[in-house]
Amino acid sequence: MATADPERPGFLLPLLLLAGFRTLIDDLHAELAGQGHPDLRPVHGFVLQAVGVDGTTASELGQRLGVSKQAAGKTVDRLVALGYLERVDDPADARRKLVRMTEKGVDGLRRSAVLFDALRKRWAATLGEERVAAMEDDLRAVTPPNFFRLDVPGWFGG
Amino acid sequence: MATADPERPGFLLPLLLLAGFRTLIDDLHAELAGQGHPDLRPVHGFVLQAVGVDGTTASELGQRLGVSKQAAGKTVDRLVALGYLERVDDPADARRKLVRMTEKGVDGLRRSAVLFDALRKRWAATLGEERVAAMEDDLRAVTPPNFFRLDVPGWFGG
DNA sequence: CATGTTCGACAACCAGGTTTACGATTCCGA
DNA sequence: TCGGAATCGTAAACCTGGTTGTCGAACATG
Repeated sequence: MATADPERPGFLLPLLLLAGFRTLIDDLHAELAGQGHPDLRPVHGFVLQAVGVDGTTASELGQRLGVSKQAAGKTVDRLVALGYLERVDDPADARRKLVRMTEKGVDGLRRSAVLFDALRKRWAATLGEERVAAMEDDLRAVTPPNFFRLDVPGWFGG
Repeated sequence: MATADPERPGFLLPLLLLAGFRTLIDDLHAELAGQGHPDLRPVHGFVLQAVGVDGTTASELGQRLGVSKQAAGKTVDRLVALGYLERVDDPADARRKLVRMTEKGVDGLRRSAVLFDALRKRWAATLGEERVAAMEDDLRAVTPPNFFRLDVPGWFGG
């Protein structure tokens, strides 16, 4: 029950946010490993999500994820080695190399979307749908709108 | 406003949890850097918190943080180099080396506690105290109780 | 006293991030 | 049109934080 206690210390909130996040992510990847994707790490789901169905470039990916283009490029390297992404030359610009999901990448992203949805339903079964929805609304209200570059195309696109 | 929408996709929740956490942590360290602690990284606060006022050992610290004793030892090395922690021999057991906070470490931890509290009040001013308290209650309800080893002494002790 | 366990340390390695640099390509304005 | 500026991908060097494996020193116990 929510009690308005002014004595609640502030450090509980970040700790619980991190614990909630990691609980969700760890549960997801435990199930994902049993569905043919044992190599998918937590960060990879966000990367695949940011690549999107239309593909992107390493520089643009870095902007979406809020990291340097070099860091994005190295993560793309690993996901290419794992078979989740592929690089193709851009016929319109010889400097650019399009990063696209492979079939395996699409499969992994689709499965994680299904699992995330199931995990959210589990939270909703415990807390009630209204409480989960309220938590999402509240978190959205206190999060900078451009945090994960949710405004740029690619996120959840498709 | 919280609307009970069964069509809300599950992947929004982890993204918002992570964004909320990072928003809080980034805000904290931006202010902490201006108060004489520019070298404190996000993970350091949790380590100092886990060391506690009574001190601990590298092995025990690893258990509290859920990482290997080697990883805990390396992090202690860095915090010793930064002046936040110190190692002293345990007179009762020549194998053990007690890890204790220095004055600088106590100062950093005290300041972050004050800042976290202020940040929580900022959230409460935006959302209302009841909503923040409800979020904490809900997150606690869906988080494994031993996640950060909150049960062991050291966390928030003192 | 011999054996097993624990502690701290070291080495090697991996993932993910940074800054700096650079060649190749494209864009754009004088 | 052409030359400088900007962009793209890549590489190198480095840092942080994590892993596993090993090992000597120091306890604990039969």
